[in-house]
Amino acid sequence: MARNYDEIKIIRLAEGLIGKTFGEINNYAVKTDEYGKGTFGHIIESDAYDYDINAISEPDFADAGIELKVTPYKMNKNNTLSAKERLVLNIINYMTEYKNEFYNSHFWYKNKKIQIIWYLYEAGRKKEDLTITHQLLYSFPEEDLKIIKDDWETIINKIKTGKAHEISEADTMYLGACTKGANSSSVRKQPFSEIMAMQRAFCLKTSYMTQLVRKHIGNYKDIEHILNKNDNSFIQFINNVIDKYKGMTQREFMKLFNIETTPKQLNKMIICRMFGVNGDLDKTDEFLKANIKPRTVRVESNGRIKESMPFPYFKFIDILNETWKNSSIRETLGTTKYIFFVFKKKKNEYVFQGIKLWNMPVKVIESNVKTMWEKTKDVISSGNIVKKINSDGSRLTNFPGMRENDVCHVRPHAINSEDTYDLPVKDKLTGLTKYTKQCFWLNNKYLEDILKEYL
DNA sequence: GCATGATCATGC
DNA sequence: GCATGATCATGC
Repeated sequence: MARNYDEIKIIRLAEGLIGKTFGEINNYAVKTDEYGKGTFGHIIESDAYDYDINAISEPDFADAGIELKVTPYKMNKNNTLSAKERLVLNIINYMTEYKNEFYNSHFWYKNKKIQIIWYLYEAGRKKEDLTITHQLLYSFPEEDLKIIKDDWETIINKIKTGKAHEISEADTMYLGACTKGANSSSVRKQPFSEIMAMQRAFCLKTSYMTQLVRKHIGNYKDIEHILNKNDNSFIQFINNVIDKYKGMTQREFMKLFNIETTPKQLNKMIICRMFGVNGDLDKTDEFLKANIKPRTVRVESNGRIKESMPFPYFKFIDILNETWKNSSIRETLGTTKYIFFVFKKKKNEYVFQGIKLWNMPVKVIESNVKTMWEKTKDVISSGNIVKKINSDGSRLTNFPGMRENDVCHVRPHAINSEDTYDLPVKDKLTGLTKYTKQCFWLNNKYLEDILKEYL
């Protein structure tokens, strides 16, 4: 570990790295193929700061109480910036961390101040040619720290209730618990259950890091905030808003919020107004950082939810290029929290009932979702898309349907049937080389199961 | 009534 | 023009 570094010296060194490539920083002749995960950090640690690579549990600069992190960001096609990855922090010691309070936790000891060094990731470029562009000595803003503290407690509670093996990164808002280890056999003991749990580390979610990148590096537009300084917790804030509006009908909302039209997404407009947001609720600072997706759900008067719910759609080619482990749907469901706003029909009017914060349990992702994804990949790669052409011209496909999976299925999601993506393998029955855009859907029955207290 | 195909509407 | 949330339409 590095001694004799004070804050000023650390920042000076960090500033000195800006504009340099990893190749330039590295004094040793490290060959490209030796660059692996974590290697960038190691090069910075060992060369720029001249100290030994360590996996010791003190902060990297123990005297100054500063942890060093090297992390990539990327430019998107639409010219916005995003973090390329979550920022992985210390490994969670299930056997000891639960004994602590937040402010004497190992997490806080190690990460209360982080010297972040950002480099621009560019696909296809040699790793030693990637350039460091920005640095920031980061301490958590007070309003974020409240949420991070809640997140830490959520994770600790799972350990205390013997559920360390059920932790998901989507359980929490900003501070996540991501898997860490070579593979799924990297497991550890937990104190209140015999079941071995996946090794996990605290992390700042990709969504949180993306907002930090946008604020610090660029493209930051004024983003709306919903929390006030005196709000104590995210959940409490949301619950206060919900309590205020529970039981109101659509008509009452329209009057209250001066909504004059009744568009398809009326309920969505209503929930944005509830939070006093002009734009979209999911584009607010807090929702973006926590990767929370608001969704409205209509429950019919008979207690049924008629409609299934779409996820972002996929490109056929992308699915073929993925493995399950690095698939976009696994990543999305593993990191996204949903907040369902339930409207139930009573006497011909939809009445706001309340919300449910939800994320998909890891077990379900690794069973039902995996099965669906595998079948989808199989259908695409074999070119067996169309099963039958109906008399009205519509086409029945072999994509996994609702009948065969209790959780999710694949269905069209497009402007119309002419709205297509390229097929990597042409369809055997029709010879088509492109097909109507499809996406993954949550079954309406599964939604009913999630929201059963509202039916 | 359900499963599946198809489409609408908005915002960036 | 496209991504995305939301909903409609219809045949069995």
